[in-house]
Amino acid sequence: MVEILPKVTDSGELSELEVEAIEMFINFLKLIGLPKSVGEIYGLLFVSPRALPMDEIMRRLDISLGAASQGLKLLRGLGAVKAVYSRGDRRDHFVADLELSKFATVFIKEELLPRIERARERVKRMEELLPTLGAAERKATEARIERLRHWLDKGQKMLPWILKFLVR
Amino acid sequence: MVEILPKVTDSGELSELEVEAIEMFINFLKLIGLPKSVGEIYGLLFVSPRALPMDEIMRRLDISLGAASQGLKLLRGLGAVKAVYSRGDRRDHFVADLELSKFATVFIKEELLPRIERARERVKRMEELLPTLGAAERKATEARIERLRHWLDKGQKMLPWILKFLVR
DNA sequence: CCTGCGCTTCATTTTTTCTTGAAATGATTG
DNA sequence: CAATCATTTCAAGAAAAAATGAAGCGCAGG
Repeated sequence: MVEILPKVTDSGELSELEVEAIEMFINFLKLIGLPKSVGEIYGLLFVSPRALPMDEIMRRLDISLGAASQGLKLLRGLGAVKAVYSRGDRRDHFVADLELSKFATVFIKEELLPRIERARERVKRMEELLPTLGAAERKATEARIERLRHWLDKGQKMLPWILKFLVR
Repeated sequence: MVEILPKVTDSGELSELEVEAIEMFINFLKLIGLPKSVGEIYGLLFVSPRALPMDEIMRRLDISLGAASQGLKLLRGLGAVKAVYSRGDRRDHFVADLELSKFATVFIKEELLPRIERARERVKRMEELLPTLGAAERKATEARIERLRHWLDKGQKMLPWILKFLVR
């Protein structure tokens, strides 16, 4: 069993092209609250023409075992990365799902919508509390709460439309 | 030596209504990368029927001088808060601008659009680098970069529309 | 002018978030 | 099944972000 495994194009360095992709995804994913290591992993996989095993990801990006494992787990959870079978290799190999809309979609569904829902409850509670205010204060505050509700409505109307646009 | 803990000088309680508003804004503003103290300040001002001076904001929220000053500065910068003159009082007084769309607008204009612009440059650079790849790799990578560009286009087309919707 | 107030700034501390690496788990294979 | 390899998990450490509070600036009012 002395079969030499296909020597992978230098398993240490990153090409300039890869660096561009990685930095780009670090920036975008940071925007939706994902740590740098996750952006790195996705960026590398995005430009990689072949599936990469975790240990190669670690080596190329110079990140720890834990970061690689957790990052891949998270990305799999988002549906942004999937594991593919690699015949004759015990290791999982990972490929990026190229459907970038997933990030936006997940963000909207898991971050934005729940917050809007929670905010609605708060607005309701605030309205219940209005009678505890003096008459003058009440009037002013009532108007503000009304505006808040109006805004939540607007947001909630808008989001399904955005989702549709994204997926299309 | 058992010592009585310093009695917290609750020199300004928050009403339940205020707490609801504050927590709500902490949550939303965190989403666009603003620190907790900024959410607190805006939340308090949003439900306050009168303009508040900085020292009162500090006391009510129990935050430091620095946090209050910096938070107000930031919010003023976003156009989410403005200082109003208060006759016979040396202190500035602050009111919330109720136009909530400002947060989304600023976020899109100052975070999203610049990143998209920067990403375009990277895509361009990546295309310049394509010839450094072997033929097989090049073909696969080319397709991915194309998809990236397609996505940036989609995003950039969508955002002005969202802005219009928000402002309306 | 001087004084004291309101505010800003920023070095330091605190808190939060991310990363690391070693130990535990699971899974394949000889 | 033993042995090894791949992966997950998690406690501890490192890094990043936010909050603190004291120093200092500018200015209104005496």
